[in-house]
Formats: sequence, C-alpha cells, structure tokens
Amino acid sequence: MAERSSPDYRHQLTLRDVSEASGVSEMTVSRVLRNRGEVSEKTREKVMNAARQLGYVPNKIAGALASNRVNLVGVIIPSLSNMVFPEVMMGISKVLDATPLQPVVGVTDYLPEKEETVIFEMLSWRPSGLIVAGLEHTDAARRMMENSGVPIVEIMDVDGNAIDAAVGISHVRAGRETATEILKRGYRKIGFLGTKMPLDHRARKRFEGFEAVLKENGLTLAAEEYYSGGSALGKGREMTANILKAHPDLDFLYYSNDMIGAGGLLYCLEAGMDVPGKIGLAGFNGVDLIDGLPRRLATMDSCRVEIGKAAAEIIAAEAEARGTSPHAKRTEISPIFATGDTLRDA
Amino acid sequence: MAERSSPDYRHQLTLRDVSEASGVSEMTVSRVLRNRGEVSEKTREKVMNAARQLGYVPNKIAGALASNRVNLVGVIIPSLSNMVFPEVMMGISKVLDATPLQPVVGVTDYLPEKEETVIFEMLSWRPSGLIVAGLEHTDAARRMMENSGVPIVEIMDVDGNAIDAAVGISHVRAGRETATEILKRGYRKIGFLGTKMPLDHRARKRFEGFEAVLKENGLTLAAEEYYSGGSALGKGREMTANILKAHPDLDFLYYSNDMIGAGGLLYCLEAGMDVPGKIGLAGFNGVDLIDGLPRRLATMDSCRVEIGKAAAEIIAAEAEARGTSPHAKRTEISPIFATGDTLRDA
DNA sequence: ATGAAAGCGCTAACAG
DNA sequence: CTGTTAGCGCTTTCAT
Repeated sequence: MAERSSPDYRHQLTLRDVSEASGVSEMTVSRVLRNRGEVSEKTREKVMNAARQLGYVPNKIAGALASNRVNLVGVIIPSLSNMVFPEVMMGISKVLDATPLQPVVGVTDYLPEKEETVIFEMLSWRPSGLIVAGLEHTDAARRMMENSGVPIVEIMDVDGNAIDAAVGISHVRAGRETATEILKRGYRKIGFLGTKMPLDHRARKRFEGFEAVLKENGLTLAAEEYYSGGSALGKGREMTANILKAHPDLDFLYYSNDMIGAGGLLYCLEAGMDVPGKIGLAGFNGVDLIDGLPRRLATMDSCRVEIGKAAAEIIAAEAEARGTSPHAKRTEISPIFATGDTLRDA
Repeated sequence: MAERSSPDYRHQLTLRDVSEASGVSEMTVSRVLRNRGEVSEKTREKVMNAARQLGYVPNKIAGALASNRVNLVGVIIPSLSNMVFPEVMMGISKVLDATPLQPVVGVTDYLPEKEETVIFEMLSWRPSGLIVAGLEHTDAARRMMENSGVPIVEIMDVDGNAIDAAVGISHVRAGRETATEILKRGYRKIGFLGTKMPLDHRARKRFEGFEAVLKENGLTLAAEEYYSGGSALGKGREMTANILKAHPDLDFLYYSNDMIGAGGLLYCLEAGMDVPGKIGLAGFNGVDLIDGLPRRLATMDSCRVEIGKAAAEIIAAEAEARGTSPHAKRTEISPIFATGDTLRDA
C-alpha cells in the first residue's frame, strides 16, 4: 500500500476545507470559486465568506490537470539585455492582461541548444500557447513544437517558414529599404557597424538585404566593424572612432542597432563632424532613446510592442476558441523608415 | 458515472505509451525519465529510445501534483519599461539557469491592487518561491504571502519590514549619501527632477533621505520638477530646460534616475554650460548607458543584477533544502557612489 | 441548484 | 533493480 506522507509542517488548504467550513459540497464550492454554473446567491456568499476567512488559495496545478487547461503562455526570447525583448514582453503583457493568461519567460542567450531545452521545459507545462522569437530552431525543437498541439507563434521575423503562425517584420526588406534610402541621398562610401553574433539571424538578414541593394547598384561595403559585449553606447562611440580612423573617407555609417548608432552620433557631433552633410548615420529598432539625442538618428522601427501584441492576440483567440477557428498564419508588419536628422535630403 | 471525453483531435502522449512501447512498467519509465533511483543500463536505453521515438514530452502538471514540487519561481515587478527590472531578471535567470527552476514574470504597473491579483495568481501555482519587488503591499497580499508556505524574497529595498527575506539597497541611505556628496562639493542651490509616481516607494525614500540631509544642513530644495510618460531621455532634456528657465541660479540638479539625468546632461552640454563647474548633476541607478555619454554622470548603482542573483540564490537554496535550513533574512547590498565627471572636486 | 463518483497523468511508498 | 498500489486536489459528467 502507498500512503502519502502529507508534510505536517504545512497543511495546504483545499477545497475540502472550504467545503467543510461552509457546509457546501466541494463541487459547489468549486463552482462558486470559478464563477461557473448556476449557484444560489445564498450559497455563493456562504462559500465566499468561508474561503476568504480561511485564506484559501486554489491549487491551479490540480485544476489544470483535471481540466486540461493551463493558462500559461510560454515566451521564448534570446536575451533580456537590450530593451528589445522587454518591449516585446510589454506588448504581450498588455494583451494577456485582459485574459486569464499569464506569460512565462524563457531566455536562450541566442544558443540553439538552450532554446531546445527551454522549449521542451515549456511544452511540458502544456501551455495555452508558445511565442518564440525567430524562425530558426534545431530540428528537434521544431518537431517538438509541431507535435505539441499547442499554438506556436514565431515572432520578430517573417523571412522563412513558420511552424504555425509568424508575426514580425521582414528584416531582409528592412535592410534593403535602408540601403535604398541611403543611396537615394547620394551616400556612396558606406561602412557597417554591428554585433559579432553569427546566431542573430535577424541582424544577419538585415545585413544581407542591405548588401544586396549595394551590389545591385554596383557598390560594396567600404568598411565593417564588429563588437561584442559592453555598453552599447560606449561601444558605438569606440567603433565609430576606429572605423573612421581606418577609413576617413567614409560618408555613411549603418549601425545594426540604435544604441551603437547613438554612441556613434554622439562621437561624430563631439568631433565636430558635419552630420548629415559630410557623413550620414542610420540605425535600427526605433528605440525611444533617439528622441532625446541632440539629433534624431535615422532608423527603422522594429515594431516590438506591436509584434508582442499581435502574437498574444493570436494565442488569446486560440485559447478562447480552443482550436475551433483558424488563426492568421503570417502577419507581416511593415516598419516605416524614419529619416530623423542624420540623413541629408534626397 | 463520470467518463472523460479525451479530446479526440489530440491524443496526449503519456507515460503509459512509453511504457507500452518499451515493455517497461510506467514506474520504471518515470524513474528513467527523471534520472531517479537505480535502473539498469539496458532498461534505461530501452526507455530512452522509446521516449525519443515517440517524441514524448512529460506532463509537468501531473508530475507537480503528484510530487508536490513545482519548479517555478514567481517574479513580481512593477514594470518592464525601464531596463531596471529586466536587469533584475537577468540576475535571476543567471542563477536559476543552474537549477531546475524557471522564472515566471508578473507585472504590476505600480498598482497595489494589481499586485495583489498577480500574487494570488502566482501562489495558486504553488511555486518554489516568490520574488517580489518592494516591501509595500496590500494587507491581503501580505497575508497571502505569509500564509503561503512559499519562500518569499522582497527585493530592491531594505527600508521596512520584510515578510520573510529582503535583498536590496537602502534607498533612504542612497538619497542621504548622494546629498552628502553634493554638499561636500559646495553645491547649495539644488533642484530635484523626478517622476510623478506616488507609488514608487523607492524613489520616494531616496527623495526623503536626500531632503533630510539638506534639512540637517539648514537647506531646502530650491526647485522641483516632475514628469510622467514619454522618452526619459527627451523628458530629462525638457525638464532641465524648464527648471533652469524658472530658476537660473540653480547650481545642482539631482535626477531620480540616470535616463532623465542623461537627457539633462546632454541639454546642459549643448547649452554650453560649465558642467561641473557652474552646475553639477547626479542621477541614480548606474545604468550602462552613462558610460557612453560625453561625460559620465555621477550616480549610485542600484545593483540590480546582484540583487536578482542574491534573491534567486535564496530561493534556489530553499528549494534544495525544502525548508530544512534557514536562509538570510536581510541582505543589504551597499551601492557605491560614482563621482563620474559631473561633480566638481570636494 | 446541488451533489456523487470517477479520474486527469504522474510519483511516493512499499513490496518484491 | 522493478513493479504494484493509492492517491495529489481538482473538475467533468451524470444524477438528482
């Protein structure tokens, strides 16, 4: 025989306790606490009072097992360190706040193996949905998600094949459009400054789109500079100093994100350079920060909050409908190129 | 009789399936999959193969209910919008990554009522611990946490009474020390610039500590300016312009956070003001950003990552020991005042 | 409107 | 080293 040792040091309050305290069956107590089914006002009050009195907190683990309903949404992102993903989270939170769903965050550090582990962990909670950054995963991770029966929304990127639904911008197009704007304004000796991140597929796609347009116009990048770690603003400053020392003839600097771009902008202004006359600058992301700089950096908004919201809406609708109505498979959001003050007129 | 309608559209893979596929009992399969107990190498392999073959993902809901062990840690923070809390999360993640624990985030928007709801939701998952920002909660929330039997770590602040454990800095002291440094350097006409947030208790405590030192030295604040919403950098710029217009004789500006301080610094430099000669500046938080500014803003590090780590370590140790060994009740971290380049010599 | 019974998928405890 | 049994606390289903 198997008898449970209920740990004496802590007796967890159960529905049964509320039932006994109120003189109402467990079932009815459950109904009251979940606002489900018809219950007389009198009973409802007896139950509510007893529950409050005891300080009863329902056990969602048991509830989830019995009902096969888990109000958690897994959110799997590469990093928390650069405000991009926290902003996605804000969009997700805003939408989920109006539902019974709760986000659970997992961080992958841009490591495919870690992503696989995190996805496995998440799926083992049978969540109401999974929101995963990016379209690139290990084969095993892909398979797990495909077979999970859980709605999967891949976010940030739409350049590739989604498992279920994708919400994001096209980074290839973002890179292309930025290059187009730059060339249109007559800049020709272009330098690229970015992060040393072979696994940041979105940065890579922007770069590819950017380079493709240069190539189509008979140009190539005149210089490249990469960094890793440290204060992005400080690194932007440093890298800009380096690249301009090595290539004083550059007339444009394209930064893979606004933070390093902001550092570069501050550097150029302090050095007394003519921005955007002699040298133009552009970044990527459209962070809030650029509104406070001496000049507004040209950039392309990555629509982070919007993406988070759209992804959460798909999951929320799916959770509501329980698979009875189909959802959008591909939501491409079109970011607007913001000229700012660091590009000369066309 | 009560028969379950297992939803036909999706048959969830269970231990039983792995058991049948491998010809090993459910119990032994469970042992293999959890790496628990002695299992022969031959059996282990049979099980692993079957599990992998089927693509079995364990159901943690059921596991948690049976074992009374939930590897989730609730993290309850006011906001994700200013990099402070994401950095706390990074500290937490870093520590929990080495354990089986997973963080679950809840955001309160600085609203006590919402905090109460989020705490209730979290506790209903019977997590291995709760990390909550701040020491101020509604009575109901406090009671819930006290009676939960779950280790509770209140973070960011140590000025007050903790429910269980507190990890943070003293904001009163931070305010006091900043004021002391400023006065020591001869600044006397001091303005304060902050957020309009009556519920941000930590900002309030810094303000109180700061003002107390002024008072002890026979001074009062010469001016105050508050904002809400928008780009912090831009707002810092704007507020600084305003306060200096209204009070041109100010010789010091104390900002409630580094972002608005950075905006103010950029403004002062562009206006050609003598920083730190004629006017000194200081912020709070010690964000990474200030390393990339033209001048480094004086500030006090709020030790966010460190706090996250320490809090997570308490929970991790507690989860390991299951209440058999006591944990630290109060961990005060002492931030260092960083002089930067915006304070003149004493 | 309320209650009784069965069992969600897993693991603790015990028995071999 | 492996298997059997009895639940974990709740909700579904059916009966009243």
